Parts: sequence; C-alpha cells; structure tokens
Amino acid sequence: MVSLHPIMAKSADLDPRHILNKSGYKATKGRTCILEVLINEKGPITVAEISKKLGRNKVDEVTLYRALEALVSSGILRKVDLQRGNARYYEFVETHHHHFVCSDCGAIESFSDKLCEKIVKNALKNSNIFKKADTHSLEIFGICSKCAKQNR
Amino acid sequence: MVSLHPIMAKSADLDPRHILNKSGYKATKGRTCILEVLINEKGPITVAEISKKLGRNKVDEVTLYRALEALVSSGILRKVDLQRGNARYYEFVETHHHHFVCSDCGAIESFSDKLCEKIVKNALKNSNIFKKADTHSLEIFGICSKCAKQNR
DNA sequence: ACCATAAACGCAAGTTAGTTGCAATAAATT
DNA sequence: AATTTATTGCAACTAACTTGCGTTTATGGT
Ligand SMILES: [Mn+2]
Ligand SMILES: [Mn+2]
Ligand SMILES: [Zn+2]
Ligand SMILES: [Zn+2]
Repeated sequence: MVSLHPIMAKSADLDPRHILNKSGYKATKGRTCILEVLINEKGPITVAEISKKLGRNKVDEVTLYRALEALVSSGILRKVDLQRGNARYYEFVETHHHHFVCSDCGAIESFSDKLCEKIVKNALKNSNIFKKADTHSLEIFGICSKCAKQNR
Repeated sequence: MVSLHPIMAKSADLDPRHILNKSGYKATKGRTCILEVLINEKGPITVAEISKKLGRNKVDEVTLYRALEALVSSGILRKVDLQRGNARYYEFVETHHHHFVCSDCGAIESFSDKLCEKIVKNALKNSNIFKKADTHSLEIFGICSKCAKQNR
C-alpha cells in the first residue's frame, strides 16, 4: 500500500500520460483514456468491456485494438487467456502475478508465488533451445465455492 | 517408452475408437481421424493444421470445431494459448505438461515440473473463494537460440 | 442381420472478432 | 507558429467461429 501526499494527483508510474510518453507514444486523448480505464481496473477485462467503460470517451474499435496491441508490445499491458470463449483479456501490468479463475462464473482471484521463478529457472536449465525466458503465464482453473454450491 | 506386442496394433489408451467409445461418443469416421491426427502429433496444433493433416479424410469445418470442443470438454484434448495470433491450439492430453514457446518462430519445447503442484496447493490454501482446482496452465515465453542468433 | 434411436454430419447462412489501407487529425519537437 | 510523425476514424475486408436444420451413420437391442 502506497500512501500519496494529497497534493500529488498520482504517482508518476500510474499516470497514463506519463507512462505513454515515457514509452515513446503520444499521449492522445484516446490512449490516455484507454490506459486510464485499465489502470483503474483490478483485473483483466475484455476489449468490449474496455470500450463500454470508455463511455463518452469511446474510440473507434480499430483505434482500441491498435492501442492495446501497442501497449502490450511495450509491456505496459498484458494479454491473458482465461479460457472463456475467445475474447481477449487485457490488464495493466503493475506487479507480476497469476490468476485463479472460476470456469463457471469467471470469478478471478489473483495470486503470486516466487516458486514460479524456480520453475522457470529449472526449465531453462533443462532446455536445449532456450537460453533465457522473457515472460510466463500461469492460470489455475476451478469452480468457486459459490458456483459449487449452486450447481448442486 | 512402452513396448507393444507386434500383434497388438495399439495400446487401448492410444486407440482413437476406443477412447471415443469409452467417453460415450460414437467412433465416427470423422472423429476417429481427427483424434488420430492429434494422437500422432507431438505438440499442440491449430484447427487449420488439423484440417490439412486430415487430407482426404477432411471433414467439414463445422464438424471439426464441434468435435474438438466435445473432446476438450471430456478432457481428451486440451486447448492451449501460445500467444500467437488468435488461432486456437489443441493437443492430445497424455501426461500433464507445460510449454516453453519461442515468441518469434513459435518453436515449442515441452517440460513438466512437480513444483507446479506445490504452487497450486499454495494458491488453494491462500484462496478465499476456491476450495479445489481442476486444471492449470503454465507457459514460458522467450526467444530460442536460433532466432536470437538471426535477429542479431 | 435388421431396426430403432440418438449422436454426429454437412450445407447454407449468419455473427463476431480482428485487420488493412488511406486520407484527415492532433501530439510533440523545433 | 510551423514541421514532423504518430495516431485516428472510416470503409471495406478477412478470418474465425456459430446456429439451425434436414440427412446420415454408429451403436445397442431384437
Ligand atoms: Mn491480474
Ligand atoms: Mn504439449
Ligand atoms: Zn464461480
Ligand atoms: Zn525461435
């Protein structure tokens, strides 16, 4: 938990305009709003959800797709597969973590575990063709207790 | 490595017809061929690739999609996200494992690590809403040494 | 071997998701 | 304020599925 001085609107690394410029993008109205939506979101959301949350700041869907792909390629956003249809899920990358997902209702719980690094290290050691790893994804799927109760 | 008696065409758990029937499906020509393709494949492949490998046994694309979804829902096949465009990747589930994927050329190396189970156990212990886990996915992304060399 | 039944199939049509090209616009740099 | 270059919106397109429905085919019972 970071506590901010009241006079500071936002720490720089949570300010969409600053983030965009730092990565060499123009802080246009569109991208600023898009990134703001994702920063304010606790978990991954779909393209359609982002569009809806933009409200009166809605951008063309082409613009949205292009912006999301750009931000992913810079490591600002992350695309995750939550195995729910084929919609893509995006989330702002603050700290690395994983997801526990309910296969029924889609409820998401985040977690992290430093054992992951150990696994990546092992995989690299045993690999014949990889010398370094960039990223990894780990999601666990199950039925949440609410859904488990209902489906009985 | 399992050694089979010459008179035995295939061990039962690798025989598509047997697998289909055991799960309550009809061993139609279509599904038998589809499953055969996936059993003979070492890694996950796309719908288009499956279709091509079917050759003269090609089925309608609708049939293919319906068959794949059915087989996934029975746990016979698995759908994995290798972060390469939006085509879906399917693979026959023989033993649980994970993938190390080249973000550039798509090369895949499989691995498994029992530390995964530990992570799942940890996540369950710390979870407020999940009491059990069904499956999990873990993929590592990097650039293979061949691509690393070329891109220099 | 034949029949009944339900699963699976193929076709046609439709939808949803994502892409490409290009001229117009708006940040950033000077 | 002018210049430069990324970004945008529109229109059109492609790829990736999905749905409905009448026909076919595998399977289990006679
Ligand atoms: Mn998350
Ligand atoms: Mn595999
Ligand atoms: Zn649930
Ligand atoms: Zn490679």
